[in-house]
Amino acid sequence: MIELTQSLAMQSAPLEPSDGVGIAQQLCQTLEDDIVTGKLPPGQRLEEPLLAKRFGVSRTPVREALQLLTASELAEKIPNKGVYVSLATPERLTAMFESMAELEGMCGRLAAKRMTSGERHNLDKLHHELAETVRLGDSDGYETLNRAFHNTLYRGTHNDVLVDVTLSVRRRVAPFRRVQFTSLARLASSHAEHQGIVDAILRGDSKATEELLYAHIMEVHDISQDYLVSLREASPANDMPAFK
Amino acid sequence: MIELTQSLAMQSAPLEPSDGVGIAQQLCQTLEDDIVTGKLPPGQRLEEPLLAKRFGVSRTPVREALQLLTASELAEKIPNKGVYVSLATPERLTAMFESMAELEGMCGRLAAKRMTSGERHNLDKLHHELAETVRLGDSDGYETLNRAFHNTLYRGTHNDVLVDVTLSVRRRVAPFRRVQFTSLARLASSHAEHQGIVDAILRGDSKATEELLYAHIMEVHDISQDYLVSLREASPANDMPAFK
DNA sequence: GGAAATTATCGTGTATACATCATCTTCATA
DNA sequence: TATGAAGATGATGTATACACGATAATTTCC
Repeated sequence: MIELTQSLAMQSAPLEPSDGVGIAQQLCQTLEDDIVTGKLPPGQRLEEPLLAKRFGVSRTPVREALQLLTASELAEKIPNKGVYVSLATPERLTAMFESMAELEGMCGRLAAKRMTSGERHNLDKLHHELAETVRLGDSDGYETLNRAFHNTLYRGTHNDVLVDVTLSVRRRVAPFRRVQFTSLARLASSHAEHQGIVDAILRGDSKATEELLYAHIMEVHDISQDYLVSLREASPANDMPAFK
Repeated sequence: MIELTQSLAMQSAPLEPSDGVGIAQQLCQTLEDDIVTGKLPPGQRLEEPLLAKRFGVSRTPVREALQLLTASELAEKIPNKGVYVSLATPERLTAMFESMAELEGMCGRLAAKRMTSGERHNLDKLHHELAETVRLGDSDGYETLNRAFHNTLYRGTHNDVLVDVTLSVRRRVAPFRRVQFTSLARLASSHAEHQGIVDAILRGDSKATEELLYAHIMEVHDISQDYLVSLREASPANDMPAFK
């Protein structure tokens, strides 16, 4: 609880609008990272004055950043009550995972048909690099490469809208999905599942790719569900009035 | 061009924050309606001072509304250059329709398995009400009921996240999809396609439902593509600097 | 007369000030 | 002591003011 308050109140490096992008976008990115990595846990309240002071800016860009977070469903806004990091119900988490599995399967099916030989080679290369992180037990490295692996799959559909939609759902589940990478055993089994997926794509088997990807996502459902329950038991949200 | 300028500059009924919802949300809803109905055509610039004056509010809620529109991809923001109603490229429109078809098919497949008998009955009832609007040539009524028809399908998945995702894509294609309803012949053929879909759902045939819905959406692709081309030929966007 | 540069104008990005609403504290009363 | 109402406190919602950047018009120079 203490470090949470600090993570909100602590002064950070002052953001400058001198970059090619506005302050709000930088703020949004920072907050999103903090949410995904768990520094800002689900249920955490995000107060404008605190954030403004922390980043040394006015409330205006802070409000804009919070609205961006709310639009991507990473945060939830309650009128006249403030913004909170989204805390899913178990039912909603299940719905998110099913959606994610369906979308990944869909992307895989299309990608298996449409990827260029260069793209397929790239995917295979990432798969081998992932093997190395598993051998080293480098969960951070695995997470990064795993994201690249799946992104390559999405882009293999050659459909930007589908990529956008899939990524938007992926971002929403990210805070709960992330815990799987803390288990080295899960890293290994995840990579084993990737093997089948890569094989299916390389031989252009769209049906197998779809089914394997669906199962691959659903594998993570149970472990994330447990994590969510533990989160909800001891969460700032418990002190909240009428927060879901 | 004149009426476009008017639609932006004309004074409207002053919005009040007295409602249960904020001004920004009302503004966003109004602008969204104007975009979907074509009053604000793709490519149209949305200037904050003009909108603020038109609705008798300050720039703050206007900015918030524009950001909401941007988040739902109905508008596009170019830093230091303003916000414009989204004008898709033909390639992007194709991508949107493929995504929409995939999502509708997915929803239909799940709904065919999961809908309660009450929900199935509701869908059938809407289908019969749609028949009446076709008989009367009531394209506005058809559009309204058609939306309800598809919404019922989405909700039949019993997955709120999937419903959200599908609706978000649906909103994005709405401005281009709408033209089909101006043709009475299309109304009739659309309704005929619905017949097959309803039949498939009533007998719980998930595979047939998926395929029919995919085809149902793709039917509209060509006619919307033509509309988009005509839009891009004579559009305010042509006067724009570096607008896609 | 045409092209480049300078200035003028206007919109966006940010900051600050004011209004409104929710919550917590406090004190009076049953 | 418990309860409830009134005030205090602080956050959100909105409006206004200023700074920066982009575009357009005008002027100046070739």
